[in-house]
Amino acid sequence: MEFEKELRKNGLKNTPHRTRIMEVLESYEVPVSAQDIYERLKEDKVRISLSTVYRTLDKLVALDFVRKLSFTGEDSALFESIRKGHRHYLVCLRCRKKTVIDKCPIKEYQETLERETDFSIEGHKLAIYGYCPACK
Amino acid sequence: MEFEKELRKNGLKNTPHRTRIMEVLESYEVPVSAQDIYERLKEDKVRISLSTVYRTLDKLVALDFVRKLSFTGEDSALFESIRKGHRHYLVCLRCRKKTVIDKCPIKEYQETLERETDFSIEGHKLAIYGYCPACK
DNA sequence: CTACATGCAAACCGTTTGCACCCTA
DNA sequence: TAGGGTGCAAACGGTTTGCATGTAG
Repeated sequence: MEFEKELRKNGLKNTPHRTRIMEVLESYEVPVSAQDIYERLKEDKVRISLSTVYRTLDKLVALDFVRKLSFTGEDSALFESIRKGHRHYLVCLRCRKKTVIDKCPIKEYQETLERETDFSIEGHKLAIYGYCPACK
Repeated sequence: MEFEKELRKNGLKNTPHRTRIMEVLESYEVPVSAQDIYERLKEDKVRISLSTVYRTLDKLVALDFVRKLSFTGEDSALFESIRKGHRHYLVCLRCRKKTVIDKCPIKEYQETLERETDFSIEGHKLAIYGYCPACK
């Protein structure tokens, strides 16, 4: 398994907690907070502490299994599995609901920018804000 | 003066502190933190507290004189004057230096999205990350 | 059996808030 | 002179960390 192998390669251990956290991340269609993951695991009767969730997320982000996001108006960081692919969100400023934007409007521009600026570009963060049909 | 008038219209007072904070924001070419503003004012021998800086920034953001930004890897929020115009930044992941991107690659897409989704779109946040010529 | 992983509680740190006093309009 | 503004210190809340113990390899 890719996940297990990647952990080993970095001197990390493949513990039940790590697998569970990855599973929770993949079970959600939208980004979730460390707290969300913690509560979800509690419901599933998993004995875990919030700090383990944070420590695990740090590692999953470093290994590039997970992406860390932050949104205006959201008080905590949110996380999602990289396996969801490259995505951006349209966020309702009132109800906070997030809608996936499948097309990335930056991709080409980013390549142009790399040619024009001498930077080596690694990526970008984009979120679009507005009011959803129900809230506007 | 536009600034003074806008404050009054919202039942706010035009104090020396508020003017100073606006001036500091306009004197920087890149976004700055509340702490940066506080320290800059201290250097200028202004007697002010950090909480006043935060409270003022909140109000300036609400009145749309100031934009609040957050960047990956930056531990605190950054602020810039709206008068700088609509901009995005190319951020070096190593030295943290920010380079202004004058062209907005989202504008047209945002209009398309508004037509396609039934959302009323208010704006967007974009930052591009990479390594600058000196750091890469 | 050794190094990494974890739980717990405390520390951290950017930001917010309560309150008494100050100052603008 | 009334109501917003400010300084100070304490509170807040998400996140991190120290330490003793547990467990994967």
